[in-house]
Amino acid sequence: MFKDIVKISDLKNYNEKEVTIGGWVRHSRPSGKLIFIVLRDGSGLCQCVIEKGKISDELFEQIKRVGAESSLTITGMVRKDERSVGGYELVVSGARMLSESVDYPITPKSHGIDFLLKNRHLHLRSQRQWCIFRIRHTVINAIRQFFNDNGFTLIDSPILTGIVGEEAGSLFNVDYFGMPAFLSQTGQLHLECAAMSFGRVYCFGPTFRAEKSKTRRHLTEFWMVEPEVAFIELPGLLEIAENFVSFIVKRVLEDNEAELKTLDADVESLKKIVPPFYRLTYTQAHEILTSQKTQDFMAAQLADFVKTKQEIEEKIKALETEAKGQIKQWRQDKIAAELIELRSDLAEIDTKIENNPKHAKLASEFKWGEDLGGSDETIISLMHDKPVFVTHYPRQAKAFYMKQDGDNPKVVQNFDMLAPAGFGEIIGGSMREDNYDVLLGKIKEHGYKLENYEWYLDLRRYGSVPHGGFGLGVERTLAWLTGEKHIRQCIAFPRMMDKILI
RNA sequence: UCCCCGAUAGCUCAAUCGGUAGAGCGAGCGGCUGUUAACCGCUAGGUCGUAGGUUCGAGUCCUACUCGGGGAGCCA
Repeated sequence: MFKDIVKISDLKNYNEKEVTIGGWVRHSRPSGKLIFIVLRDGSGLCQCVIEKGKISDELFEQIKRVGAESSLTITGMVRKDERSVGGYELVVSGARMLSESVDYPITPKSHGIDFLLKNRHLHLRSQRQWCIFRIRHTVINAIRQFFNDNGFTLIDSPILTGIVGEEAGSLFNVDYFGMPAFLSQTGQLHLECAAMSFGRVYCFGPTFRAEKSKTRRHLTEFWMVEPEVAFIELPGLLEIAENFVSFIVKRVLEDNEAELKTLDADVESLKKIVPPFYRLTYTQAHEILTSQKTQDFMAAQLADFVKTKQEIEEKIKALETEAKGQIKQWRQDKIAAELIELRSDLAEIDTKIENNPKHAKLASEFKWGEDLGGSDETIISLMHDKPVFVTHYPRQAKAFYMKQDGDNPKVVQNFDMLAPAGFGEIIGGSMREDNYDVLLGKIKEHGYKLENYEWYLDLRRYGSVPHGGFGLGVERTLAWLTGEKHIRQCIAFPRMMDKILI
């Protein structure tokens, strides 16, 4: 019955021909004897123009009052029209209602994050979400393509595991037939085994962290891709990482130009994402953060915020004065709507003004030896127009398996990659300790049970080689690319601290 | 675990010093042959998160609780 249905994205091949499309009503604008319906079918949007007289009066009346998200098939002549979204529209000659939708909860106006999350099953149909998930599809394909084309073998690491990668305490416990087990928070340790067999490997799947973090950068379940490479040193690893990220960005720019535009993403900035990226050592980052330059940077940022705030306040005042005067009702209504927007902007800028001095203080008081904080990463990231590698962190701030630096035993050979524009960390990685005695010492130093790590030490007993790898967070990468503020919008069904809806 | 903010119509938000509960969107009815989150007119829609307190009078002030948002720590 539906075998002749044409996809909206294919309409360009049917200009001046009659076709039938099937989809859901995004919105409709009845205008007397004319109805405009924008239909979405998953491949794109198409405006359908229905004139009274061209279809039965009964159907015309039914379609005239059709609710958002009603499903129907529409038949008509494809016509190129610049005025229409997507460039083509349908001059309707027939239609068939499949299912009428009444009182669809998500309206064309703005909604709060809580409401949208409760309606996640419906929110996925919205334009912004559709664009983000088209881009997610490209990103995931690009990830697989990059590794497959560069000599990597895919090894699926287990989701149920008995071993711990990072420090414990952020693991989901599972009752495994009465035995303790965890949901995997990294595939790294398993991949190290595989790297000694295949040389270059990667794993890609969901990962689980029971961190009690309520921020826009955290999920308890997220997707991470982790390459692991034998016979490599830190500079080589950084090169792979920057080529990898540049490749993803290039593919998204090629395949999702329209989606990026709809999302109002910063395409020009993305075009700058080509190797080489900036490289800073942790010690250099420390110097920058505690320097006068950073204080000046933060002060300039604050001045910007204050100026923006004044502009918003002046606008609000002007509108409020106007609203008190003798003016038409329609103008009153417009002003009310504008005021709501402006007050929301004002609240946002107030938060920024409040946080700025705190972040400046945190940066100035940053002590060598501490881990880089979220706000510190944001500052460094804002100061650069391309991603920044921060390498060689203090040993005490990092995990036991990271390789100690030969020149400076106080630091390890690790790196974080910070995305530009203030988004922060999207990659964390390191060289792994490949010296048996040093690794044994680290395990003891951390007080871990030796018997749990005998297998890991075996990798150093039998033909150890320098090796390393990193993990890239898919949702964080997407949030950066799309300009989406919250990574919860970058996974179909987000799992957050204390909240699983469906 | 800690800090800050919030909860008013289906949704997003107003309500000045404590004094009659408002707007837009959405819904319903009517109008309009080129609309782009259309526009114009009319209608319906409320236990102001919960419990207590202060007061002649509380959406507004105080206390506790519940739920939500953002951030710190930690991280992708």
